[in-house]
Amino acid sequence: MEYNHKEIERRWQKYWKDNNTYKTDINKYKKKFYVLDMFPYPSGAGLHVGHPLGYIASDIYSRYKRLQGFNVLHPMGYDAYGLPAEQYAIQTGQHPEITTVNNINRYREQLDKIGFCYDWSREIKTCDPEYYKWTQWAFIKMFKSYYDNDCDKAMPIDSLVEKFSVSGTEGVNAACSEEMSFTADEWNNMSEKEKQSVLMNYRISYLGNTMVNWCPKLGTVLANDEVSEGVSIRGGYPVEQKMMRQWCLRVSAYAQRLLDGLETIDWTDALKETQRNWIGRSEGAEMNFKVVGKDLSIEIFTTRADTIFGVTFMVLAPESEYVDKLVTSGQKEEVDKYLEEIKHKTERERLIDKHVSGVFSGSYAVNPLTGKEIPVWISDYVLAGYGTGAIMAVPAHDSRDYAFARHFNLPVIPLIEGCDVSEESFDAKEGIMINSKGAELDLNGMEVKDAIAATKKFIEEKGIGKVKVNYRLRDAIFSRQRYWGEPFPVYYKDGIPYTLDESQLPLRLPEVDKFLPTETGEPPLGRAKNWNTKEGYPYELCTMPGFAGSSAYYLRYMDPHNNEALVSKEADEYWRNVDLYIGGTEHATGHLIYSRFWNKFLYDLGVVCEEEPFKKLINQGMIQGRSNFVYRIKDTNTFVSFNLRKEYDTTEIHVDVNIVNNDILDIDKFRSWRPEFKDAEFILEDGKYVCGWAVEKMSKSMFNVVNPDDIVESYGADTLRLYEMFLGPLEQSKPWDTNGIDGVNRFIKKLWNLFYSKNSELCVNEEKPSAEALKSLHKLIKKVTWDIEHFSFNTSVSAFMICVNELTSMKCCSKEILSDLIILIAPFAPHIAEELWHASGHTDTVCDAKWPVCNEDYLVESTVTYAVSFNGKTRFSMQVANGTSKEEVEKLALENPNSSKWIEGKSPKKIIVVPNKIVNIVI
RNA sequence: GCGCAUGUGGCGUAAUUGGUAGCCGCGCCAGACUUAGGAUCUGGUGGCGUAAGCCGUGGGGGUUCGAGUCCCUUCAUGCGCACCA
Repeated sequence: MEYNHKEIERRWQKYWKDNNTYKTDINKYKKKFYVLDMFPYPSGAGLHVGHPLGYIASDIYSRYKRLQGFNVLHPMGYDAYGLPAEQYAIQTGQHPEITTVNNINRYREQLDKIGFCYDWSREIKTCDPEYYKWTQWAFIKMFKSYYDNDCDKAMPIDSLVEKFSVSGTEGVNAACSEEMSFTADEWNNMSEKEKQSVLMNYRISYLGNTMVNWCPKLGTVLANDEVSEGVSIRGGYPVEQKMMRQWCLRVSAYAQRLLDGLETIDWTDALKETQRNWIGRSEGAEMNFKVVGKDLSIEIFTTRADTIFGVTFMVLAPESEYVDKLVTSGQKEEVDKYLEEIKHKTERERLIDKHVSGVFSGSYAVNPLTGKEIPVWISDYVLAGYGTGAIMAVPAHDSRDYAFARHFNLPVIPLIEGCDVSEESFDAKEGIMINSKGAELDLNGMEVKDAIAATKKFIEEKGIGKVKVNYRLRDAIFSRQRYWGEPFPVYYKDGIPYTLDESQLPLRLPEVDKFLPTETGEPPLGRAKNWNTKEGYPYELCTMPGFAGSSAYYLRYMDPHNNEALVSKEADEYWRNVDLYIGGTEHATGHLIYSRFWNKFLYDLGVVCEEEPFKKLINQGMIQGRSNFVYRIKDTNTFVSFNLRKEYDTTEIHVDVNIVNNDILDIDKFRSWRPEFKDAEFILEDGKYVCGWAVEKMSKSMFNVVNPDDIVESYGADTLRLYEMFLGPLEQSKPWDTNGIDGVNRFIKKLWNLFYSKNSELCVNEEKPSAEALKSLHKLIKKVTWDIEHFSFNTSVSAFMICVNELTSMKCCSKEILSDLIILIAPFAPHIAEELWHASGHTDTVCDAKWPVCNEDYLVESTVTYAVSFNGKTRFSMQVANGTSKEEVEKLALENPNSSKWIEGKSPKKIIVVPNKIVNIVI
């Protein structure tokens, strides 16, 4: 029998489907293992060869765990809401649902060809009302909760209302947008509207006025992780800052828990570090500076409390609420001019424009330690969104303050012994303090870190300020002025937002005539007819952002058809959380933060039993494209081969990699590729046209997209799977290069030929395996088991090749050996494994086999290496039979021809046995 | 600027973690077979040298009997954060 990948793969894919081989159910007698891929956004371009990399890895791991007897949950679904489908809808008028369904079908077709062991009965789509019902449900739960800092968890908002009505804000320690203070009487006398507005300050999902990233081109608001360097990640359009009333999630309340949780999970240090940076914890102090002549003080945040004696001025962010209160009539005109200037700059322009700008407010504040009066300035180098939006400036020890002070000629007081601040500031947090003696506090002679502690202690005691931890992490902005997303389960009554009752979910996305904003500038849902409650109250017009649907999808897979709950107690307590999560690193500060937040919230509610959703996370590398080029001689239709191109004046042109093989151009295919090349002429080298190449992003415009379907068609899914793993370490980014695939394909054929002799007869027999064959097999068992546990799949493929070569050359046909070999290969190449498993007489499927265990006895080496050293220097190494006695080794060492060179008649004193291989003989 | 990775043949990589550097594959060279094919099989392939041998894991230094692996330093590349007080 010849190896026919098409027939084999078709047969087994059908078998698995017909027999529900990969359907998973709760089985209390088996240990669970949950393997998850980051579900894809089904784009119109379909899958390219880079997408399945992580899926193949997770598939191998799932199959391996299953063979080890675990009950493996391995589901797949689609992150179906998103901008591209909507943009396409705007351009073509086609409903995004149609586009999405088409794309999903295409993805499914492509995925099926690769032979994954997904339990498709658990498939979910985020745009499915039965799914987004639970996204809306979680939103309502957040609306009805507040974060209690004392219990350090989310609590029902009703219990906060209770506290307010009994004792006002007294004793309340809750996460909020702004600190509030009122008595029980004041609360009880508030109108419904006032009460609601107070509660909004505490809700975990809340409507708030925030500075948002507004993208005029996309007509929507974007989250911080959707913006990079002042432009939108999707589309690259400019983004500006705008004050808007938006739905937000109080992620910041969870900052410390999100940080602490990182210690308990098995992620890479790089990824944890990225999240730590994003959360951006900094310990410092808040301090109050009294304003001269006003009953007002400015609150600032600093991590350098020790530098208080060097404060020579203060700076407010232009958006700071202190600005209005502090600008004097004499300075008003100038300040307004400056604020106007700033307003017209986008964040991007602010970033690019590094030159120092600012304006004096006219007011002065008092340094609480020195009693000196210092001017208060306004400048855009201070950010409104961080800390309190106001700073104390210490030009001697902060480079930004320094630049500002030099520009406006403000004084600079050095505070650290021996530092030179004539040219630049001294920012390092080290050295001995000077110039830091006040009436009540003397820091002189202290180390910086002691001075920080001393100052903090002092200001707390004196009531000047308090120790405070600040986070960079901001609340997530949750509204999008878009059509293709989850509708908010919210309606407005007298302008106050209320959530729907849980029994009214899902609130379905309504139909609209166009997917554009309304003429009055409202979001597309403003076009929906009768978009209001039965009582006639209007619904919220914004929809939820992309990360809403992906924040708890891993929970839904546990119990995807449950109408009563997001996930049942039983399913949650069995599957608990994801044991292995594989996906790209691009979600580090988006999805992976939001999911952890969402999960912690549900944990606080008692809905889920694990605080962290993803125990272990592997980031697979990106597969880049490998582009090919041809070189056209300028103003001609003649193309010159790569190595001769320097002799001519040429233009480099991308050529479709699918008509190039091993960098050799298929000239006929090239001529028929595009009409303008029909009559192309070629200058060849050695009768071939050699193309140039480069590593670039895989994209249509570079003509370097390789479709997995084509690889499956010509080599088979098993070869594709093995080759993707063989390409290099999973975590590393690497270019796709189809050139090497023949080697892997040859291996598959060699494996086949181990079972079928040249005359196509099955040659598996019941003979007892030789010691040699057993050694080869058990070496492989040990290696592959170790490799899979360590996600080193590329080296496993090499190990398979070695073993198959060894077994081939010893003409091993023992069923005992070959059966174990198939089980080992099955996770990597499931189709051929299944085929050979059956061909060699097994009646069950290879998926239900048992992973073999290595017997170390077969691996004992016949020889051992000894290193012989003398006076601490290694002189030579030698090999002796395993089990040779110490005395024998000494004798052999002395008899070794090399020994005469250095021994000089001395005899060995002792032998040092080092673990593993090496024995040192000290003479 | 701060932080995190990574540097090994012509190329992708390996070295079970401090023990013979370059496994496996691509490519290349030679040979076999052949109804000449982009098929299959066998052997070779780090560099220099006729050879014995010498040199080799970005560079420099160190620890060690022994370093690709550990430490210091420096360079290069990639990624993340970035006027965060």
